[in-house]
Amino acid sequence: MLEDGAADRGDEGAPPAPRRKRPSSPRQIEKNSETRRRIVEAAGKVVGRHGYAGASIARITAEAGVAHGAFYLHFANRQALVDVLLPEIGAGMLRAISAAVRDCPSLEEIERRGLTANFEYLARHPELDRVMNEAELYAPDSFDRYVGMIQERYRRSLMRSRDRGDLRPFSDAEIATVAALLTGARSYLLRLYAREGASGMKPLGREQIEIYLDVFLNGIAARRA
Amino acid sequence: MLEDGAADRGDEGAPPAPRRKRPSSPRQIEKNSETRRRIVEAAGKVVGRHGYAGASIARITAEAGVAHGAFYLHFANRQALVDVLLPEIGAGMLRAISAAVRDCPSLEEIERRGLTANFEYLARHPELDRVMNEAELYAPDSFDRYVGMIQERYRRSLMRSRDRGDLRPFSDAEIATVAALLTGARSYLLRLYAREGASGMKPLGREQIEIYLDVFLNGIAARRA
Amino acid sequence: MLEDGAADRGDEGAPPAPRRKRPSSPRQIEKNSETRRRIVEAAGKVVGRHGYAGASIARITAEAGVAHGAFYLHFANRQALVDVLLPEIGAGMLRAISAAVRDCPSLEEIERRGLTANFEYLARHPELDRVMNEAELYAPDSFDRYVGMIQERYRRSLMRSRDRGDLRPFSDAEIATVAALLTGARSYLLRLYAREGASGMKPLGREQIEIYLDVFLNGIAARRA
Amino acid sequence: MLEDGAADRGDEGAPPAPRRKRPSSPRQIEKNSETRRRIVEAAGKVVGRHGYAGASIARITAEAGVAHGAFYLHFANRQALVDVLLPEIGAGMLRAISAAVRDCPSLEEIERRGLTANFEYLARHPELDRVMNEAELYAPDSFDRYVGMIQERYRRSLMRSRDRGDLRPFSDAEIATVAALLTGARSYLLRLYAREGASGMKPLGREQIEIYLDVFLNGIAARRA
DNA sequence: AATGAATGAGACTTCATTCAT
DNA sequence: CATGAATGAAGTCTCATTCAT
Repeated sequence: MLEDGAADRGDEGAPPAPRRKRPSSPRQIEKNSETRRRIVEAAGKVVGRHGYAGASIARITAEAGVAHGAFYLHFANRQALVDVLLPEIGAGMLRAISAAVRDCPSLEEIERRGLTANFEYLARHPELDRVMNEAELYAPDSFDRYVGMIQERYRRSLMRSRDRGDLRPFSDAEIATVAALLTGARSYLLRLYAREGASGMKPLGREQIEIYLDVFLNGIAARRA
Repeated sequence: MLEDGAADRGDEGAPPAPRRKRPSSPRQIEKNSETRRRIVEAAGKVVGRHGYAGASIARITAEAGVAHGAFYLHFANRQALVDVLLPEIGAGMLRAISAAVRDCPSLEEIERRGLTANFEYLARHPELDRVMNEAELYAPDSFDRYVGMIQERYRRSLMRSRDRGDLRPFSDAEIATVAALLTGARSYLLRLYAREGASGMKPLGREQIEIYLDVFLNGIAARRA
Repeated sequence: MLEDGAADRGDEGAPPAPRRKRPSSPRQIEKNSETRRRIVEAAGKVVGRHGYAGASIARITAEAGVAHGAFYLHFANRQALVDVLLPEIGAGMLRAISAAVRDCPSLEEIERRGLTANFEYLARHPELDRVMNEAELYAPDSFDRYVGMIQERYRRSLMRSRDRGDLRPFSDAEIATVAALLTGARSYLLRLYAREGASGMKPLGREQIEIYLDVFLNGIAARRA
Repeated sequence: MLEDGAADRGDEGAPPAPRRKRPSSPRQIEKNSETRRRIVEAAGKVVGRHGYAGASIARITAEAGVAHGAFYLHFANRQALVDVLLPEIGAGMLRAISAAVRDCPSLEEIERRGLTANFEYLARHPELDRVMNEAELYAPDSFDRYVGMIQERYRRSLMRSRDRGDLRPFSDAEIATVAALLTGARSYLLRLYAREGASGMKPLGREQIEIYLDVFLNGIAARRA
């Protein structure tokens, strides 16, 4: 299969299949059925195991324990599921990180706890690494939105830190770039450690976290008198 | 041949074609013919346009202007080409960066020139971004080797800077992690630059480079008295 | 789909799906639908016309009047059909011969009626000759099983004849070899019959059957004095 | 590969390629060059190892140590080689058997020595079994001619035996059928034993030879009273 | 809503044959 | 005569999607 749609970025993009249904009612695809939930969950597992490329409708529906055809009662096509996978599967991680850093007093503590929470969530949901990572390729829009959200939260957190006096007095525009740098370095670190063990992720080394903090904090932290 | 201007961007000096005469093995192909070169080049373009997933043999050979079957005269199978794509397409970039930072006096200047050369090379070879990025998925071994090389060069460069006194006195082990952080942040920046508008960020400009330098230098540079 | 190994990262360890079991496994197909029957029947005809080598999936499904892809709903791959062809197509002939020789009083009559029934069945199902003959090459296991069955039936029949006093008092072991000799000579005769004019022999007639019986029953050596 | 041509017996038989060449001289394909000999010999080995279906021109020429294209200087096409393989490779066996039975005094001795010589030749030329066996499928004309020759020699030998008084007084027509029966039973026996060991053919059991002789010379019917 | 057989486009790969050198 | 790169038709198999039940 040529894996068009999402995979073809700068392409002529032949529209693959015309959508047409009775406009009356039953095409407003049920958003909350139990079956739909099972399909999404199964898709997460299958992508974790075989990647998006190996996540055929057949495999997903088999994993979900529903009929092959049932898929199309809940998603317009394969890409529709792919587009929804990262947001729905990844939402929990965002919540976990938010919870971990809530009411954190200092920038340093925010970074330390956030990174740790991030890593622990990935260790408990091994499929998420692959779902996130390959999403950049197979669901670029969702990926951008997801990463954008992470960066935006970061940005706001950094602004609060700045206003609290924990951060050097960057301008608002500069803070956006700083957030991007932090996000990049962090995702790189996470990727490094997520890959190592393949199955049983080994906990991110404490040393690496400290170096990360040291490098960034001593770079961006305000020098108190 | 379907070469469309973009191909002849006076880059690789195209040595005519060394005829290899040795009794070539029937399966483990390693030839160096002009046709092979055209296939690799075409594959780069096709991956740039359609991604690895959309880079079918048919598309690649059509782009290269050779018969479908000719492909298998030069590569044992599709994966063999995929494995070779990043090293062969990406070699030029490494050379360009090396050349740019050679004989650079200071850490700051190394970073600035290296990053700039990196940008400029990507701008001149737009397909490389996608070739590199998706290689992580489609040719993980090649990707690891390639990224490993980059990181290693980085590491050695940082050690020289340290010995020169430009860098804080990190231990050797710490420097490896610092190199990883820098590589991650940098590749993230580059990615943002290559994909216009992703995450709502403007294309990378001078400001972002300066912030990158500022953040890292003030974090890792030695504080001279 | 491209799905080429590289995309499956941490897989083979985890049990991906229910191992091949009875209950409607997704891959080990054993269905009994009307379509499956049509495919097998069509395959018989196509092999009769073009041989196994010329029996492409395309030809078979066209002959069966189903879509190309439908084939793989009923057989895991081409060889799975090939393996099943002789047993399924040839079962009828075995039944016909068995019926013909049932309750036959004498060895001579068994041989005569069995051979005749054999001929007649082949004449009514012209494709079977080729299906059987080429099976030795394209489905050796099925062929061995099929021929083994024939020989075994033969052996048992000969033993009954011996016990009845119609046969010379061969040992059990000798009877196995005798069964092989008879099977060989017989299949050779049939082959000659099925292929008009091969080796310049006329189609098998009553005379040849009688000579076959005569030679085997009485031997060829002259009885001296 | 669909391997049509020879494999399609009762088919529409599209003539695959018109032969036309400068009628002057150089198309009278050289029949005696050293290269040609090497190709035929290599083809025998390759067929022995991989069967006709696996005997690609590439493999054959590689085994022969000549260029791929050289093949077509000696054979009009693949089928032309296939057609020539059995006669050229199998000629030696016919000679060996003839020599073994020459000047044999009795029918019994002829059969015994012939069968033994036959078997021994096959044991020394392991590829011949497959070349002969698959020839029925891939070069039916050559196969018929070859088997016809064997049968014809047999027929003449049997007639001499008859005239010598060793054989029952069959008519000439009957003797042809007897020759066919003997050939069939014999080839079946040989096949049985050629297959068993795969590599190191175990010598045809003396017992089997004796039973073969006994059955044919004396028949299988009990002699009443 | 659910089922699962059917469809058919499209992917990879092989190989007999040709042809410029 | 020899060489071996190039050609392109044909084959097997996969899978997103549809549809009758």
